[in-house]
Amino acid sequence: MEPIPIAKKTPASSAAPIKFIITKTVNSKTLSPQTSVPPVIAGRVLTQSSPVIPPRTINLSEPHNTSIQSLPGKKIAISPLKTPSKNIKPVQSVAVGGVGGSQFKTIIPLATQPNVQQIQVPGSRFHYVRLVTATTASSTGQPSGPSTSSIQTAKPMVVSTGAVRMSVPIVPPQTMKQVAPKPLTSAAQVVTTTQTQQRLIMPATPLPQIQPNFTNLPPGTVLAPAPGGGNVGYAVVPAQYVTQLQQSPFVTLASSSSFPASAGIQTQARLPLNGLSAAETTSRPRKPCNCTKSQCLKLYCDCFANGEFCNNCNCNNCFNNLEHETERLKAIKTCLDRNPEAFKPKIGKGKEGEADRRHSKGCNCKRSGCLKNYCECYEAKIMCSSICKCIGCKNFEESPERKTLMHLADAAEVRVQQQTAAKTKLSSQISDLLMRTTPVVSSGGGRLPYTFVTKEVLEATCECLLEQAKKAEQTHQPRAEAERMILEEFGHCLMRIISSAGKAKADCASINC
DNA sequence: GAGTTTGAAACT
DNA sequence: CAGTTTCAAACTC
Repeated sequence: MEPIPIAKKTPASSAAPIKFIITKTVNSKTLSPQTSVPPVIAGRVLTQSSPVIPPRTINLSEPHNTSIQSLPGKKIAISPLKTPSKNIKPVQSVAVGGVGGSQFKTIIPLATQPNVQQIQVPGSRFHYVRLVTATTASSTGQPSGPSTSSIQTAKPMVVSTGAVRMSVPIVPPQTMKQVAPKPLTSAAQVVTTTQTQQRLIMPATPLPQIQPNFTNLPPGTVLAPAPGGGNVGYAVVPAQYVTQLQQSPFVTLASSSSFPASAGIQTQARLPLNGLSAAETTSRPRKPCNCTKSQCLKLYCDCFANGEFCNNCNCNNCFNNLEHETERLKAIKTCLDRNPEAFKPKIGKGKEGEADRRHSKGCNCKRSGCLKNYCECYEAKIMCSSICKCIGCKNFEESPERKTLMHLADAAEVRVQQQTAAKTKLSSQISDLLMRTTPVVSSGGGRLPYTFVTKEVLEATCECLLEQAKKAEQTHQPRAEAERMILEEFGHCLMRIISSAGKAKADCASINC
């Protein structure tokens, strides 16, 4: 189709260039393509950090800079990427956006049912969506499909996080509330017109794939279906919402059998987050907060600032959870009123070098020399830049203090690696020893009886090791030397055990026991 | 673990 | 916008 300019184009936000698409087809039979559902996308755009932009609905029948593609199957994955075709997958998963400097938006197809509610699963850093069957899908006066009423009962979805599968309840529509697992802009509240429920809905029919110029649409934009063009709309979602899905290992949101036609929602992206590689983010789960006075509803709280619910935190009087949704939304709005970019990653790319990362606002350190984790630049392992207003900054490339710190850090890292390797080796040797001492006496083999590693032997060994530690301490040996002494003693102990076992075996053989 | 320091966020 | 206060994390002892 010939590209058509979008009439209501607004400048794109500076959202992070991390995008991917989650799509899910649910109950595609419930609506016929001819059903003329009003272009009301009664869902809430999942957004975390988009600037305050008035919510808008764009009718796809309007002139657009769009290209329509047809894809087989019922799944939709639209990714406004540099190479979109490579990321459109007619499978039930995810289209992973590329990483680059351009502004990408994540498009989540919207239809009229079922409802989707954001949820956060305890123990997970993911934000999931909860599919809610809509018994009021025809509240706009449109005839409901024959199967609309057939899905009356809320059914759980199975959430799989790696090897663990959790059941996520799907609440009945009457209990459905808006949930904001990610901070929302005011623009994120998609305007509902005639429908009472706000719903973010997955495509319900095998529809033409629409590939508008999403990159230029502001977060919060809702693309409503054109009349006769099917019952699907699209919501533009800032990348930050999606990035949270990437912070944990591979996860599958698989629907239960109650949604036979539905697809799983999967995240399998490994994309940078906040300047860190995905590997870094996945390997370092967020630290629990310890907020006491902010109710975790201010940016002091890292969880809140990251757009996450508190989970396994040590906070007191926490309101950053589903139970305090209203307060949380209000707090989000307050933060965004104060700073529309409050929830955007602070570490972005610098203007000059593509590889350069820098703090979006710069730090204001006065006493730390920007060489302690008080400094947000240093904490993010980046140099201070010209936009920093720090005093006495030592966090620059040529800084000798910084180099010294880096060397120390490197040395410490090497040390840790060495210790880890030593432990691994020791563990391997112990395993090997135990393997060799498995009870095979009766078979006449050469192995030693493991019964020689008795509790008493273990205790004696520990005493020897402790004694060695004391000795090292008394002689003020450096830690490395102390460790060496202890390990050496451990080796001696092992040798004695082996030797004793060997003798015992020989004795045993001599008396035919 | 308690107390101190620090700088971002919030407030005035 | 600048100065001050609040807050929670980082750090020190």
